[in-house]
Amino acid sequence: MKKTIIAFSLLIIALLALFQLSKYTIFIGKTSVELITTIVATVFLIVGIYINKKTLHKEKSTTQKVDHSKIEELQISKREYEVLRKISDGLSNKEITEMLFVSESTIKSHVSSLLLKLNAKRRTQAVQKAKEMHIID
Amino acid sequence: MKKTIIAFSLLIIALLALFQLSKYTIFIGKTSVELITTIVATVFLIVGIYINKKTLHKEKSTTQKVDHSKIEELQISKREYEVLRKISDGLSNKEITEMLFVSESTIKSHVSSLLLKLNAKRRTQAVQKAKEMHIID
DNA sequence: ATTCTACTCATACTAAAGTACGAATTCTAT
DNA sequence: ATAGAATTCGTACTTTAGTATGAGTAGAAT
Repeated sequence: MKKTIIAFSLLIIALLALFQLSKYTIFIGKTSVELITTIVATVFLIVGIYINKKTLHKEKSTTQKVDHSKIEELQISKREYEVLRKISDGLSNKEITEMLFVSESTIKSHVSSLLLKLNAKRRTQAVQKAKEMHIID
Repeated sequence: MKKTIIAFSLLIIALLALFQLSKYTIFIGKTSVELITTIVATVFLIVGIYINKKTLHKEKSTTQKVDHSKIEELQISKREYEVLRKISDGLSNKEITEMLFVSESTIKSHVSSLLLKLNAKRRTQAVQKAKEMHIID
């Protein structure tokens, strides 16, 4: 919001500056009008691109972040969350076992409680729901 | 790609048109220079915003849009792709069965060939890889 | 016409995933 | 210190998932 205001302010200043410039150069020669037009065009083209880039970038970043409050709300523990992320990476229980140095029954416990907390029937559904809730990306 | 070329072409045409306009109005009066500058500025500002919106939307959407060429490259058929999307929604084979009105063995066939084509060991990994390749969103 | 591909289905099997107990240990906060 | 939550593990069991193999059918392409 603030940046767009600054951008527009700079825009108005640039406009006024160009008016002054055009008034000055008009006495020198008629050919310089083309030059002014080119400058004005390129400057405002760049300004236009800049404004749009700033505003769109904000939208982009907010839609990808993890919602930590939702994780707390569902009472998903640290370990469970680790497991959830591994599942989302497409790993099997055995593979997760090797990465977290615990037995398979432990992973199964975590998975089962995750399915309960996420209200899912399968690990694939758990991943889908977790992504929908922005718990994982 | 095509749209940006068209946009730049229109931009050049607009530039030339404004040059002609400036040459004509210069004989009428000196005050019209300000008007021309304003027109040029606003037009190119809008053009700048437009170009950026299109290019950014493409970046944004390419990260979300499906890469059909990749699907062809991997030789994933229509039916297989349907199954892949259902898997990504977290559905079980039985649930997919009910949605596509085929037997479970058919779904299993599709899943198996999908795992081969996506070089995955599990359905969860297939989903992860498919998302990475932008085959699904 | 027939070759090729996609889609379909079945059976039998192995492997993974998930459930349902119960229980020990560690960590944390009061 | 101790209650409570988190983490860990085990066993026995049921349910899905996935593999292997073979085969029938319909549609598109040559």
